[in-house]
Amino acid sequence: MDERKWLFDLLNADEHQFSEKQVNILQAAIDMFAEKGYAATSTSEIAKRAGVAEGTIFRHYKTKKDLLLAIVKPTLFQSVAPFLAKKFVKDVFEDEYEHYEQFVRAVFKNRYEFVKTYLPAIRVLWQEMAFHGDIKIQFQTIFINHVYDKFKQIVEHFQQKGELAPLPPETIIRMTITTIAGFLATRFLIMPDYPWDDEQEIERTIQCLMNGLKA
Amino acid sequence: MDERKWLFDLLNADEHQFSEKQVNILQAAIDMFAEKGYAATSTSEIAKRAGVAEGTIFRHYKTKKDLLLAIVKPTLFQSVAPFLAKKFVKDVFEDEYEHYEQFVRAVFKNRYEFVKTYLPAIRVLWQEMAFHGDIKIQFQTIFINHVYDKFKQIVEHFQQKGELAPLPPETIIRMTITTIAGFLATRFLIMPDYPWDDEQEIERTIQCLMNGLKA
DNA sequence: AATGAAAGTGAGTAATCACTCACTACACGA
DNA sequence: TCGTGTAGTGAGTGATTACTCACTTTCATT
Repeated sequence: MDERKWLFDLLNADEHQFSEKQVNILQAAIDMFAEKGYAATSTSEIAKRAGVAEGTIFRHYKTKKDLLLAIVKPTLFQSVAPFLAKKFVKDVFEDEYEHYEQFVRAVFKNRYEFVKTYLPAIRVLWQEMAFHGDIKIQFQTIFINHVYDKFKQIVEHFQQKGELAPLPPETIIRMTITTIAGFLATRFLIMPDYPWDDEQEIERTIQCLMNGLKA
Repeated sequence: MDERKWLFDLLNADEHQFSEKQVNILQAAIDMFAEKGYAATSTSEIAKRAGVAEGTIFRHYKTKKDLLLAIVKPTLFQSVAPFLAKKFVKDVFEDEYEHYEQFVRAVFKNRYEFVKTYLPAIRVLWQEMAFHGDIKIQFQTIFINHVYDKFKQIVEHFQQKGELAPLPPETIIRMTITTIAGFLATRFLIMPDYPWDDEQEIERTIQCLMNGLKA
């Protein structure tokens, strides 16, 4: 059961106690939702894979959708975790990062490890966001309240230092995020079997981005 | 029925004749698959929305999956349509495009119009590719056979002209595609309600990309 | 008008769906 | 040792599923 430490991290397992069977259910649900999708996965299949009676699922989760949300919500928060940390912006302004490039590199490597570790849960989040309006709204709310404002401050900080082009901050934020997310999506979703040299490709990607954004 | 011309274009309706009821079925299926997903949409719902008996669907499509493929396959080909055109690479080599930037701008605007026009069908393709291995393999096959090789020739052409950085062509291709796809995904999927100035934002995006890739 | 093929129909079917409920197993404090 | 609460069970339920089939309608060709 050691390989499941990541699940406890993801679920913030300190606050809520999970029995072993409950962990089995969540693990099975994540794997099957990621493979076949939420709608195409039946609760009886989840129960079978988890080694549990079907009724046990509904003891812990009122509905199948509840089970989905128990997976999606913590994944959503972990997706933007760096920006939720209080000291994050302070680090930038107190010259923890001297250049935007260092900041981008830190975020990039951090999110690379995150995607690598939690890939199945992230698949579920992104796939089901397309079908469930409530999940999409939650994502947009979190992004606007916790990511966008802080990101904007950081970008404007480096623009004032004359490091970044005088583009609208929205454009710089979008270019930065789609460049990082584009690599991660290509690397882990679209072409996971390609013989990647991750270190080098990340470095090349950052160089392209910085050349594109510099003043 | 005039607004449906795009459906005929998408389906290559010259080769196969479609009755009106059959077009209704495809239209309803595209819309509902895009909204709720393939697995969460029942054939009885499709029939109701199309104003058709449920049996009529199965007269034309042996299974529900067949109906999905009838939507997905032509969309897949249209997605990479520019690269399927024979004269496409020739245009580049015969100085139809003097600079890589002009080539990128042409592809960008072309795909922008494509996504804008066929958005629901494209949603279906991308959403269901995650769940159906056969669709994903078809996509990868088409990309490798018809897009990658031509794209690589074009990139190497402009590298020899000293216009593009001496990066691996794979990296330049990936950066170009994820930059374009990243904008289109943000524009049409993630934040369709944001007050976009498309012309200007496309131009900014191209400038960032070109600065990032230039020698 | 007769014919035949294709298009369209809708009641019917077995399987599967999410979910319920009466029940058992077991831990723990009194 | 008893009572109580929580975790777990699995047969059962009505609704819904993809799909079938015997049938009717439409329509071009003779």
